[in-house]
Amino acid sequence: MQERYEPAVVEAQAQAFWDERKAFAVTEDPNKPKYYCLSMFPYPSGRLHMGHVRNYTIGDVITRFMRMQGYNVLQPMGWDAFGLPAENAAMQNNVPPAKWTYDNIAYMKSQLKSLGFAIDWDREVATCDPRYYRWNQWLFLRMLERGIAYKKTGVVNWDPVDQTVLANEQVIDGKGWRTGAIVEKREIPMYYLRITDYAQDLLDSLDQLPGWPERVRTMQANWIGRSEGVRVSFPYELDGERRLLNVFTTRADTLMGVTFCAVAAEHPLASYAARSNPALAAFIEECKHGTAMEAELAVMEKKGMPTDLFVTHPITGARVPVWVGNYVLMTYGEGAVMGVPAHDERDFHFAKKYGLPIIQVIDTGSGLWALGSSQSTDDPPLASARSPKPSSPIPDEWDVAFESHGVCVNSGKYDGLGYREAVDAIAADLRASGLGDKQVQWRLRDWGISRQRYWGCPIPLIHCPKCGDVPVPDEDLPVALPEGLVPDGSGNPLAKTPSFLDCRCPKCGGAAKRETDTMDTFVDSSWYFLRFASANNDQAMVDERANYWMPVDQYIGGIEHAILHLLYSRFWTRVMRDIGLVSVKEPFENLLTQGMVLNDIYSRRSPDGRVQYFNPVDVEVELDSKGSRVGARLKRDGQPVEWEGMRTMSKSKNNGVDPQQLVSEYGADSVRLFMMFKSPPEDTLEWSDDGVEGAARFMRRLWRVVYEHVRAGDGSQATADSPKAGCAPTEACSLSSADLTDAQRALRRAAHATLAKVTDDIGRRRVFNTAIAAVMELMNTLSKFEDDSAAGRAIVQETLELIVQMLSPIVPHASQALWEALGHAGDPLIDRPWPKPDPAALVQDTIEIVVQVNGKLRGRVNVPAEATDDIVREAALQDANVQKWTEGKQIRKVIVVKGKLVNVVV
RNA sequence: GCCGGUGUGGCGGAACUGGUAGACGCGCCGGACUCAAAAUCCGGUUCUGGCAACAGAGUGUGGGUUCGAUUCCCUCCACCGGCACCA
Repeated sequence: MQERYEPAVVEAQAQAFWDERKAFAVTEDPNKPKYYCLSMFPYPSGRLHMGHVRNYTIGDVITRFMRMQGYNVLQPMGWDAFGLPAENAAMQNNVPPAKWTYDNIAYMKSQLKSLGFAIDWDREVATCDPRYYRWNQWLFLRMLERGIAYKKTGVVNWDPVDQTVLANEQVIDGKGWRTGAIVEKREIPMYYLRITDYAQDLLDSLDQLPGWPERVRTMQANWIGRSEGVRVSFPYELDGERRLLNVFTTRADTLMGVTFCAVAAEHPLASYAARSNPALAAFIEECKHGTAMEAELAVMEKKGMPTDLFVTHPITGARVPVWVGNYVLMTYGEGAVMGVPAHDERDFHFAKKYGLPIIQVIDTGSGLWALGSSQSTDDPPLASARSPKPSSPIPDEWDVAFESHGVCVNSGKYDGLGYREAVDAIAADLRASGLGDKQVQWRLRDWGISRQRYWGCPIPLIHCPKCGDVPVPDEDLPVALPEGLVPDGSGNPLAKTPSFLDCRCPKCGGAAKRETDTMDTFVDSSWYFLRFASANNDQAMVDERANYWMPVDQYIGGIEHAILHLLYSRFWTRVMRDIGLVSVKEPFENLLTQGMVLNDIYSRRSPDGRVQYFNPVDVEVELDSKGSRVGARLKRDGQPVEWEGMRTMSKSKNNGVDPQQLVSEYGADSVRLFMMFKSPPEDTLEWSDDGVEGAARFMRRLWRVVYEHVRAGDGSQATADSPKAGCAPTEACSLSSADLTDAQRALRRAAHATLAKVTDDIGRRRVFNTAIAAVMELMNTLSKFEDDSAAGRAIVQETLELIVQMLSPIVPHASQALWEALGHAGDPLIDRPWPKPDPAALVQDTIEIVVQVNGKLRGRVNVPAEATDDIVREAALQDANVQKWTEGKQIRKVIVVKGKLVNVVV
């Protein structure tokens, strides 16, 4: 054994050792319980960042732990390889996206290997590989056949200078990122997937995912956004024909308070009214400009304009004016709302601004301004009566709408009804007259998958002038993406490539054009976990092996994918199940969302207002005598820099840390140990160079302790007639407790208690920081143990073997080396079963009991482990310090908590 | 605005089921080794008072339940995340 710990050598050896054995290649074995551990696959951006390292280390720890638990564990890896960054890089460097992508994959793969992850590389997939994306195309055609995929026009961001569609992130302040031109909304035909057909099931099934974080389930539920209400139809006449204006409302109880209706700018009624009204047409144009992003709409001022159209109130028959309002969304509900200014804040502002009448139809409770507490309702109050100023109940003097539920007033036959009864009664009346009914409304919209981009999976359709849109026949799949093109930023290069574009119609054989749109990259990532389980099958998208491995037992990835990726995957898996391709509907049994990796941000503001950021490695932090941060200076010039707190590592803030440099400086094991030790996996991780240094220090210390133990004699000899690590309870342990000294027994107990804790922390709680802390504590205990007797050395041997085994999922390379040094040459530690604590070692003869007087700690007593409550009570009361506090006082009560404490109440 | 989460030493964090608050690590202070430094090792490190034994205070704020609360309940405050003219 080497005296010095040299991670580079140790890690190369361990990796070669595993490679030789193809240690991580797995096959479907019906005799073993399976475990599918999956980390979200990376986008091949160039190099790994710390978030990747953290993500994949967590997955690797679980993978290796479960393997030692006896599971047949699959941990695959692949590449989410299509996407916009490749096109941008291509433009910058004049290299085709394919080359850039494949080069990045090669480099990042070497990085993953250097970190020692237990990955089955035989199953590697890249989504830009035609052998992968042909199945996107194949399943898309199946969806088309079933009506799950369909075509309709959709709104996109259009750059009028480059004549190209922009992604949302390419629109900055409403302008194109390259041209600076004002971006327009434009309607073009696109393909959609009917995810809304699955909305109810996607929502309901969230309850059946107890292994998902509450947070993610809530986010998904909000995103799906189910809302129950009533569809109300307002009849009107147009060109002598009776028509209906439909609106959706959750407050049908306020229907009698309607004083106007408002429609979205894109609503057909708005377009109709604009034909004879140039001012209105101009207003509608104005509303259509700006981005398609909702976040920016949210801050716009409420504006509107009247049409000269009127509709009829479905119950009172009153004439109701129709307005166009910029606050009405065409994409939600019916694209139109009924305006009840008295009881809706937006309607209220709108009515105030344009002088529309306000009619109160809900009692505010006391007749005065109802604040949170005073409504009489059959439902919890909704909100927003915030004005503290009680004033007259006359709506004219309101300064905010009364939105809480309450009793109907001023509503004819509905007077006196509460929220629920009023909604029921009004819905029933509407149903009877054919002017409405109860309806469930979803926030979730169908998934538009068309992207007007080059570097993606081609949508397999052919546009024939005679036959229309014709699906590409299965036997012609894949529709291969030409890989040599370099986009120039103006439109999709596929549209300028005749060899791709021009084709024959599969139906009539005439000249036709291929669809040039490609699929959203979320399509690629919606089923890759199934492909890993059926890798290399040229004949089918998935096969029976998918049913062996699925569902994924543990999925690990960033919280940023809490909504879209996870929702799309759940949807896609359901579609595949409905088509009969797989048997599961929920793809991910347990989900772990790892926290972000943060680092300090240092900056300087120059007089002209420009901000310069400095990497933390170039900054010297100044501390006071207690170690508190008091300032920071740039090492180069000794001048102060500003500390801006900690944020996720990014290029723009210049606070990134390169994992590769750390691996070459400290070794993969130290980096892995630090990342697992610093914070629990779900929390953010604050980077610290000192912390990595500390992890490396621990590794060197562990190495040295094993080295010194081994050097003092053949370690395995010492165990010849002593307990083996984790000897089964039935197995006779040759060193019976009775023969050991107190110190020897204490160390054995500490070792086995630590094993029990570490097993629970990794296996059940999935917290690695406390597992590592427990092992460090055991190391501290071990350092204080000095005993050269045969029994002493045997126990040290046992303890070291346990430590090495417990750490092996986290620091696998060094663990393998140390395992060999401890007398197991050539024995792969990864194939060792996880040790079990020896119950005999855990037995204690005496235990320490804490004694409190009135809940305050006043002493400790040692009692036999099997002592009765009475004996413990007496021992506690005899304690000198306890007597001091109870002397002259009357003891009212003594509480004894078995094995833990005694509380004396005086 | 709605939904969810989090507040513990100088810092990251621990205390899992109501039972010794601050494990473990970083940093800092002191010591050993060294000509010296690095590395390593030993000791200390919540605050206040005390040489010490020890005592008092202490887990964002204010209250409550309990023999006992970081943990449960209520109030308020701060921060983080998600959603949002969603009708």
